[in-house]
Amino acid sequence: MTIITYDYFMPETHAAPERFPVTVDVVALTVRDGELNVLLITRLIEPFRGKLAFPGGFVLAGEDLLEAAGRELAEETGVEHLPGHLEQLGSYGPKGRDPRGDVLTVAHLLLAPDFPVLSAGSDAEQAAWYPIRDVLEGRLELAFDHARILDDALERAKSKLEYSPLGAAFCGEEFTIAQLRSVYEAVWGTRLDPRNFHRKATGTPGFLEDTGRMTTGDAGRPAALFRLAPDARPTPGQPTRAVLNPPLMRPQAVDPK
Amino acid sequence: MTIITYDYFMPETHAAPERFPVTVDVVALTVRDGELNVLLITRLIEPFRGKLAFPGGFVLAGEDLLEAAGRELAEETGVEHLPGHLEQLGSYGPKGRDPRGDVLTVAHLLLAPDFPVLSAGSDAEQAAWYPIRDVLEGRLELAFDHARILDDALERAKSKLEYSPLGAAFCGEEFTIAQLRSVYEAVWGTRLDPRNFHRKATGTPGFLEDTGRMTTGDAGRPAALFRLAPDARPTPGQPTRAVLNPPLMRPQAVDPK
DNA sequence: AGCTTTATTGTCAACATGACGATAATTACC
DNA sequence: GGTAATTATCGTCATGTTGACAATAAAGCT
Repeated sequence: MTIITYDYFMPETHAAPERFPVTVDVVALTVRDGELNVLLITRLIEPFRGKLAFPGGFVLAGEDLLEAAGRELAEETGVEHLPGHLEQLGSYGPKGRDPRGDVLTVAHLLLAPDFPVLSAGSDAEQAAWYPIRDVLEGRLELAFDHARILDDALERAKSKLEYSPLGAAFCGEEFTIAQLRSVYEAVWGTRLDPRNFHRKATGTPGFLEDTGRMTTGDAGRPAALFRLAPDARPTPGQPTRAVLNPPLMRPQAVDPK
Repeated sequence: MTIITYDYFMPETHAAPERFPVTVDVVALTVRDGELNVLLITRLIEPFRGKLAFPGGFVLAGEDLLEAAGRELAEETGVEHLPGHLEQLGSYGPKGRDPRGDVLTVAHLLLAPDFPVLSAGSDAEQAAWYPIRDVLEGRLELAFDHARILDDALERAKSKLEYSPLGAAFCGEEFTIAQLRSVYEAVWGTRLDPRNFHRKATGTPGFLEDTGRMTTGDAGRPAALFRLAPDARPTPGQPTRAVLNPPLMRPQAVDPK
């Protein structure tokens, strides 16, 4: 049996290595009025003209993936400094994603507090927030394989909330327990018991930090303002290590005997 | 303010989209003699000649990523049908990974039972299993950014065991609870209490299925043989949905009132 | 002042977990 | 062949966590 070994740039390789156009796409999620929303642009050109798509574009020479994703998002929203947490989601392709040819795309996930996107002129691809529900229930159609990527993004977001402190990435710097809870409710599509949620959120070591400040002006009793504890703060791009998980099967040390 | 929008293949874009060589790498993990091992090839050419690297190679035209990863792994190990579970890990680059130029690589993770790799002639890049410990403790050096990728792979593998039934991917079709436990111990680098592990593994609904068969010939009392329950079986390539997790904060429905 | 609203604390039963004792069913050894 | 060693499996118990829900606190509203 012959073993064929390919190697980067190896002259012996049968042909020059294939090169692919590489794009980054960003699935930006936020919670508005208790509903999960996603940032989409309206395509002005074919293919999928008039359909909605994630902000994104080509990776440029000398750029890394996360860098490119941040740049594209900033460009297409007109927002200079992105709030929230950006991380890589996964890569798709290159086969059969684009009618014009093979394109590899590296999808990213942004979990962010609600931020306003710039209203561009009518000749630009307008970015705007759309309720996820409208996409899932078929009232809005996405271009390319973006519906599938959105599914993966939602799955990722849901499990992030389960095992990491990243729910707080949807909130601003300071937030109340109720605001945090509404994030969980929106992402999971469930209602949570406010009392048990409060107990768990405040009772998890290394998760929240009381700022000492309170809300004022809202209806009802004022709420304490919290922020993420230093250890729980995400490093942008880094897969966040879960801080607060009672996992399935825990590394449970035992006397070596 | 001007908004610059890039678009795939858009003629108005400043220049033709950059194209990158795209490779797939496979971090193949297995457990041998209670120790976590990784499959590596010895590089025969520069750069990093003599250093160890993951099996991998270029994505070919018309191929999807997972497909390419499986093909490369099969070619470089001489193994026709790969056992275990293969999934995408993440993408790295393209900047500064290879002294010869920008290369994007999509790393994959294989969790597999121990399988023999083909011994090739001395002119081929020989694939072999190496104890992870030797890499982590610096006795073996990896090429490119593979040390960093290995770190990410280990992190992923560890959390897969916590939240998914994928520990069983390291075992064969049928296995004993003790074999499964030794997987957890090897990946996590801890000892687990056999009695509590047994209780948890057999007591988790939708995880294991008793085959009715037993081991024979080994020392000690014969053990019951289990296999993964149908629902827990991974779909290759798909991020496995956790079946057995007591998560941090669980979607806990509450009367809508 | 009293009602409404939201936040927060507390209680309790059911369940899960970690530590570890006891027993069962084999092979290994003399 | 009997006893020891080995491994698997079941059981117990104290402690911790969870889900359900009552009660209290502190604001705004009328």
